[in-house]
Amino acid sequence: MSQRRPLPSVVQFNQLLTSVTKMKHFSTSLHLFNQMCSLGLPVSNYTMSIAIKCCCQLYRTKDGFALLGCCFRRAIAPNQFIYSALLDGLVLEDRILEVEMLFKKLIKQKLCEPDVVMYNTMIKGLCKFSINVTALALLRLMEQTNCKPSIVTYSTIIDSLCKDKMMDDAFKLLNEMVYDKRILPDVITYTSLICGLCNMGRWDEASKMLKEMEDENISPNVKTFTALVDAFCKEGKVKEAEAVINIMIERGEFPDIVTYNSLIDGYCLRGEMIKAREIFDSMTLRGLIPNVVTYNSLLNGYCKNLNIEKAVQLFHEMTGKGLKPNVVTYNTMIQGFFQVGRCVDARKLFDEMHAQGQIPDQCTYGIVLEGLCNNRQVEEALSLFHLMGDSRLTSDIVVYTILIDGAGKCGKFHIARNLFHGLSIKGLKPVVRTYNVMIGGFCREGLLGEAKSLFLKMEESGCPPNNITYSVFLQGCLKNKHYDDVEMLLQEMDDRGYSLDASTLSLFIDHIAAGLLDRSMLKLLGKLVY
DNA sequence: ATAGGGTTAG
Repeated sequence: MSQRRPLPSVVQFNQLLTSVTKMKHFSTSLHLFNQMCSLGLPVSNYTMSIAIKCCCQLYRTKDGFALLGCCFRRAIAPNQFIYSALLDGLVLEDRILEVEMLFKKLIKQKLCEPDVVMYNTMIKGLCKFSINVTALALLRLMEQTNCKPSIVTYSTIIDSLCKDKMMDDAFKLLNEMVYDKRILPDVITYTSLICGLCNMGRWDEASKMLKEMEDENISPNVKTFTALVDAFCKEGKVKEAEAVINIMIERGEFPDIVTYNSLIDGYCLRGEMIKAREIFDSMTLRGLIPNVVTYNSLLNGYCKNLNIEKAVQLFHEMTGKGLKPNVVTYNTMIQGFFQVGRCVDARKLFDEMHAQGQIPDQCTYGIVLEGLCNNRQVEEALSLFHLMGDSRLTSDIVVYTILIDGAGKCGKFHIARNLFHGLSIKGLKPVVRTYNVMIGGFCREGLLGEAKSLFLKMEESGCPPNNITYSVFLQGCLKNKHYDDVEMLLQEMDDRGYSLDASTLSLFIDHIAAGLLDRSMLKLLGKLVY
């Protein structure tokens, strides 16, 4: 094209870029764009928006902004297409603050009148961070302008509400969409709702939705079916999941890699590793190549079932096939090694992940710290924690809680205590698990008074005790023969609708059998066991 | 004549 004379029009070049981009060959498309620029071929705002989109989709939003600079130099006025692509890139990279800043700037400086797609992109970004309130506020803002919300706008927010288990709000918005705006739900809207209902175990309503959608002549697609498969698998109902897969095949929709990954995960969860491996092998026969998620599921299955040798073998199989382990892969394997006490191997893999350019995340550090503590290497854990310095990783309450727990369990309760008291200086608020760990620690040390005052503090700190808190505290009371509060605690549990776990119950039985507790306690205990 | 947005997985 570049050598033809006369030169093809800019439109024809754009058409080329469009088709390459639609095939998601973003880097090829960018390469072509760069050639066009260096050959001095014509470039329009269409060309620029495609090039910027490609940068952004490649997680190179920075380059996208550099191209925005090119627009100004070439006197190409950036429009909604260009700014939406940039906003989308920022969303993709989780740069939510910059998303909001750019959007506000566009409006304030009147650089670009937002259109429906730009609003939808903003709403998607907010929803990605569960900022549903602001997403809804943008929807209301749209209504006040002449930019009508579309099915995409509603579906994005409905999906987010479903993911956050706010089904009532999701249905409220659905009703508003249908009855006020006369927009009918499509397969995507239904899929989100069905997914939300399934994840909450509201199977009856989910199947009602499924029926309703069929009545409206909207056929469920692969994603709809996969949502069902996934929900069944997460509840361990693999037979039901397989039934769904059979139905979908009968209907001419074929399970994809995501569907199979869910099923494999389901079998792994049940510890049925042979079956999981069978599904894995059968995927290949169907022409589906297992990806890193597939391998991670199986690796997790082998590790959780303490078959580390199989996991190691599979890990090598995976790399041998040219698949690059990611952070989740390493996290899974490291945890697997720690669980069987192979700390040296865990450490080796932790170093290897750095070498392979996989940046450890909060999960990694949590796993490593927990692994070290559980293997009685609390000193190691502490020095690693200090080595981590002041980063996002050390300002994570989950990581802190693990370390507090580990220190306490390794007989370093004074350290646990110091860490706990240092939380507020770090600006961190304890979560229920943190309190549970500390109460457990106080009880272990025989400091029942302190355990009790912390227990009482939970409610006023806006962090009410859960059933685990009660179990931990009750076990502490029993083991320390501190019976004064026991009856009151059991009564409170009953009031809150909590139940007693097996180990706490058996401890009670022991104490009653030994004559340490009165048999009259049995009646109350009976109410707490289902 | 040409460009952008929403549903599923570890």
